[in-house]
Amino acid sequence: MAIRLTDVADEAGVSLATASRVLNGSARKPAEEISEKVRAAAQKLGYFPNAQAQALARASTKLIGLVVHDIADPYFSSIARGVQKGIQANGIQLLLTSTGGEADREALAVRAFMSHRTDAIILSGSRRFSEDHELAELLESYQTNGGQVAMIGQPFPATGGIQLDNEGAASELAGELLKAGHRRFVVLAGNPDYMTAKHRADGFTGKLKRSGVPVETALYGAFSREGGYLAMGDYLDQAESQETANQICVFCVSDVMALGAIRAIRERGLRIPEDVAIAGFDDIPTLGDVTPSISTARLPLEEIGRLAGEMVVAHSNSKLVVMTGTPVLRESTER
Amino acid sequence: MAIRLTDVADEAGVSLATASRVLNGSARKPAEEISEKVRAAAQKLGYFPNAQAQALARASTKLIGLVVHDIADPYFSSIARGVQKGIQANGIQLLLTSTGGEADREALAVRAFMSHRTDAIILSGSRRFSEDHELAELLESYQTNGGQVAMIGQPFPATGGIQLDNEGAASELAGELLKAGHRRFVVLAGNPDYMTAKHRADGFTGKLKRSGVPVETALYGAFSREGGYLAMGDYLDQAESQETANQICVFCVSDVMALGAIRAIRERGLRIPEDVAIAGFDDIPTLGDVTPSISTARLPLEEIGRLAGEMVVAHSNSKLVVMTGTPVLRESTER
DNA sequence: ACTATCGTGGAAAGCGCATTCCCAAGATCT
DNA sequence: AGATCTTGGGAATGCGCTTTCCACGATAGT
Repeated sequence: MAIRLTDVADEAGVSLATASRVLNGSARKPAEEISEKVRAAAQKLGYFPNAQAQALARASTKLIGLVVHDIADPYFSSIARGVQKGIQANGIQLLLTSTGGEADREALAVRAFMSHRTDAIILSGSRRFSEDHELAELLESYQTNGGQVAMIGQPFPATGGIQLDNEGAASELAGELLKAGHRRFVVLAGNPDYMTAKHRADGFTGKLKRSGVPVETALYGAFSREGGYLAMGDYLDQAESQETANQICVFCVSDVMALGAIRAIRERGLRIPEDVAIAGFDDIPTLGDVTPSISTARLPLEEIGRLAGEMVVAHSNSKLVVMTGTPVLRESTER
Repeated sequence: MAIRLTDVADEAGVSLATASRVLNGSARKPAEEISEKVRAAAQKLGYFPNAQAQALARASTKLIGLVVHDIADPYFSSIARGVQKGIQANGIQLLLTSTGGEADREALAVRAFMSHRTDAIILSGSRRFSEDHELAELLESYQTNGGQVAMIGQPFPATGGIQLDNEGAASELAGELLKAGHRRFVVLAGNPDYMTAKHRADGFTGKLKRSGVPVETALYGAFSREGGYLAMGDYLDQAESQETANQICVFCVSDVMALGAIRAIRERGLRIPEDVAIAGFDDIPTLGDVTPSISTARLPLEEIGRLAGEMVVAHSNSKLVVMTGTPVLRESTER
């Protein structure tokens, strides 16, 4: 069906070896005259190297795998964009899988990437406290076989990647909120089985406790927009009956949760920030489009993705970069 | 380095052929006793099939390529998510490339996919009126070689895919806006070299013209958030001096442009919809988080992606599905 | 009882390419 | 002028797997 290198060689009247040497950067450069003939033949025939065959003959596939929870989530799509930027230009292609955050699908994705012999795997999305054992094992065997691994969030000790200082950033954010005069805090803590969610909630509540202004309520739920919406709604409905939901400041462990929470708040006719103040975490691009502007702990998501991409192409495997977030207060927490 | 099928065969004391037959769905099923031995060996050794080698030996790579303009744009990430859903379960992997909307990078991406012998290519992102010739040629040769192609938006005559009735939906939206009582219209038409932008603008202005309420101003610019922001800003600055920007209804040819425009409007202290009404196109998920809610022409983006994914796995190549948008009026155009 | 048929496992031929040898011819040196 | 390098193209091997094609024993058919 497709044109093979053999066809090009025949057309040019040279051997397969020569054709290979001129068309794909080899150490040995055939004579210019011959090279030209080969290039002409390739051009004429519309030759495309078969990446599979090349991968088989060479060691590398020029493929890297990226696994995220949900590509439609701005958090992950920002990272994905960064990764693309980090690896592009090297002629590397990106294999993408969304797992929905399920541990078994994550392992499945890694397995698939291993099958495809991707040169590297970048894992985004939070680790869980429970049963990541299989994943760790897979990645370890992947690494011993020469694969590059970078995790974004809480890298395994053995893998390296980009560690996000969730706890620190959340703590700083709490400090800023205190300075701004807030005294009554509620935390939408998401799913505490996710390390990301837990660290952020802990960082926030820890700082407050140390400051003598403990969090009044911590609410758990899904680590998603829907989760934020439901948790916030439940709280408000219950608080309303007790007339307690006034002048509170709600910290959501992610911006998407905050977005959901905002919806719940608005549906109940409450104003932001007059009635309830709210802050998120991540600073996803979407925030630029909502009013009032939302306070958050800023993570340079695209930059993080780019860095991860660059790390794996540079083969700096077990390197660990710590990325810290910076609190940014905006209208949603003004008082 | 990695475990090969040969190793498994040796371990199990059978031939390579037999091992292959039991581990990878072959028509011929070896005896249960033997199969069990092979599976045990594979399990023990931690065998992973080499997808490259399989691809070379079989015809198919179980890879499909998706090209979008920008994966961080909610429009495209919604589609990407749909595509994933459409192809998952078949053990198919997604190769993703963002092109930034540049024609040459688009062709480059397709070329790369062809090199990787993806079983199918899905093109999202708008076609241009100028020079898509190279792309068309590439895709044609890809198809004659048995590749599946689905384009989302305005499929080439030869490729099939999902055609979006941009013109019709824009026209309907105009109708609804008229019914709602709007009489002064401005169109942020984006970049008219993009077919999508032009069709939407044309559909909108055409309907208005036929109704005897012609558009007052059409503004051009980048087909992006930034473009919407700048175009809207320029218009308002100029209109302000002429005291004409009152009670107008702005139609943006995409939601992201509308988001940009809204920012420009707000920065000038104008209210939506009291001072200026605004409508977009697409109904990206982000809209669920902005206030006031934004009127738009709804396109079922995820569904569209899913459909495209299913089309290519079903090998229904040159099939053409027309997808129509439905206008939905919300707070941003109330009067 | 003897041949025709079937079921099963193994040997071997590719799939398309990179690369290591190998060898011929020209360049360089003494 | 003869010996030693150097240069550059070609034949052949292997990457890991699928898939004919064969051989062989078991079963069935008359």
